[in-house]
Amino acid sequence: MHESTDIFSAIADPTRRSILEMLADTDSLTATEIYDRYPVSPQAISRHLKILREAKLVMVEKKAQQRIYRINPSAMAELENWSMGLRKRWNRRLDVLEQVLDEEWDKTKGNSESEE
Amino acid sequence: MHESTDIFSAIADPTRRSILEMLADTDSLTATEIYDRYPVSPQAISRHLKILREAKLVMVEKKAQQRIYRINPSAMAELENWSMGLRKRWNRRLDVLEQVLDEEWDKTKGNSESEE
DNA sequence: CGACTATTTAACGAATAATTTAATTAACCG
DNA sequence: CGGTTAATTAAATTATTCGTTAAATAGTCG
Repeated sequence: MHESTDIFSAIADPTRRSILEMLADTDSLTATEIYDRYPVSPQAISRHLKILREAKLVMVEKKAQQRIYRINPSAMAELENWSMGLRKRWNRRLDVLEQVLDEEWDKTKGNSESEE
Repeated sequence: MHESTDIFSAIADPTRRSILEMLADTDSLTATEIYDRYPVSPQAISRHLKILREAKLVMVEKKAQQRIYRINPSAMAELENWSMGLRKRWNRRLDVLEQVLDEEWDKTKGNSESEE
């Protein structure tokens, strides 16, 4: 049973974010091409790639001994939705507040048609 | 000198995300109101709140001994922008690729006006 | 097959993060 | 002031994460 890392923990690490940014600008990269761009050991990067894979933030294609990595834009969208969702809920909340204030205003005018 | 936690590490923790979600639906909450909703000690939550504060994800207002917490929607936008930016770069990359293919197509037709 | 290439997994130490209990700060109220 | 309430910081502990070196897997090529 493969343990899946959540998307939020995955992007918490700056190296992993950097890999994602790199992949956003490059069609695809093999593991070694990624290794070469970082001062840490290939093994360390391999672990980062595993975490990104588990979070579905990247996808892999096998080609001979090589692993070709590609970003997964739909997973990026998921992250975007979380933050957007919070903002929207916050805004809706403000709308509701506004409505309540409007209703209060109506009541002071003796014009109360509002239902529970 | 106050150390500032980055937004990505801040939202990596599920308890902190939960607090943010709570605050997105509620105008504001005092520290104790937040404490009461979690099984961990108030001190643990207090530390989480500190991290959210440092990441500017929440804002605090003092009222007597109480600290009133509110979400900061503009900080949420920052996160949104990061993921959106990556998606856009990925899409732009696809556009560029398309353009290159178009140019190649032109060349095969002997119509090469493109500069390096 | 045996050597080589690409990449991952394993084992382990060091650094960092989360949680707990204890102590501290700060504002209120009689 | 002295006691109480609200919240934070400090110290200690445990858990998790990150990086390293060493070993393993898997595919290629002569």
